[in-house]
Amino acid sequence: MATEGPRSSAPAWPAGRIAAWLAKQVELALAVVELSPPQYRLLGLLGDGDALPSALADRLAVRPPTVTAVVDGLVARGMVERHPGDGDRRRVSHVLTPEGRRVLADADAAVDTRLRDLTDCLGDPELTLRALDGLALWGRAMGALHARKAAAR
Amino acid sequence: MATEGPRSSAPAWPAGRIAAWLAKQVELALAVVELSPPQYRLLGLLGDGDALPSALADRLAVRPPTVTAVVDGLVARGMVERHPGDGDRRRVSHVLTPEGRRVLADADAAVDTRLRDLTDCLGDPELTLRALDGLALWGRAMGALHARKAAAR
DNA sequence: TATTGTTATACTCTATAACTATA
DNA sequence: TATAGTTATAGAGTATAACAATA
Repeated sequence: MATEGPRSSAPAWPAGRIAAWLAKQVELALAVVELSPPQYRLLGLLGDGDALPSALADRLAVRPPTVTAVVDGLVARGMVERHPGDGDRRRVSHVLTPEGRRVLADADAAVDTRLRDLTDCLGDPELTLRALDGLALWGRAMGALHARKAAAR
Repeated sequence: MATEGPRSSAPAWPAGRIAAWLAKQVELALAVVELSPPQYRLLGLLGDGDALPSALADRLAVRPPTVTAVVDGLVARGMVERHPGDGDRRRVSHVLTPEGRRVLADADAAVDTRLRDLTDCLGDPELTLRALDGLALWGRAMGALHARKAAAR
């Protein structure tokens, strides 16, 4: 790899358009496992342990009623269960069912596969690695942003 | 840059979850200019010259009625105009108005700004460059995929 | 008869506003 | 009175099926 060379060819499109297009690719991959992006994001958070609607709304960057609506759909499909909170009885806890965990894993695999197929279009394993490395860095940025917001609280 | 070093730290999340989260960030940035991701994708294609609904549906990976619905909204807001096709009178041509071109530019800027803010969370210009380089590569993959599909036709 | 695009209809995600239950 | 979550309602994006107009 030429460390001093240009990072990549001229950016034919603004970063936003690329990200918006990538979002559609994810959506198409999720359709294969019959999951919408909001459902996938919610299952992912539950898989990581979050549970309270207010926390979910904050992490998902949506309003509380939206959490209710998305959870309704997942409950109806047996992927999530609502449980009454222990202490404060206004609160509701959400848990992933085994079915929900299975679908989440299927979704991860489906999207990963599609993204691999896309990087294969680059026709160069070196470029594939750089694309995946870049995506992982966006994940790190996500983690850093979350940590920063948690600290500000 | 250490060319032999690990590409990045351990991928805490599957690639799909990162991409899905990134999609939400784009959505939030677009909300500032009161545009939805589908509207942004459509404006972007029109800015690049596409015009026929059938071609738009193909490029956007949606069904024809969806194109009609999204264009309806953009026409109502004065960003796009429909014109009768020249030869085949079943066809309809779409053009970006000056207002549409302005909003598209605003959207590009808004998303770019937000993405920059995110990479700044990485706290290292080197990592920021690698993240943006990676995103540009996904754009190249998009171009390669499109070219492949066009060739298969 | 085949094709292009739209209309009709339904479902999900999203929001704001109003409501219920609890604290 | 304040807070957690849901219900009510509305608008956008999406799909399938049916339709109109044109070829």
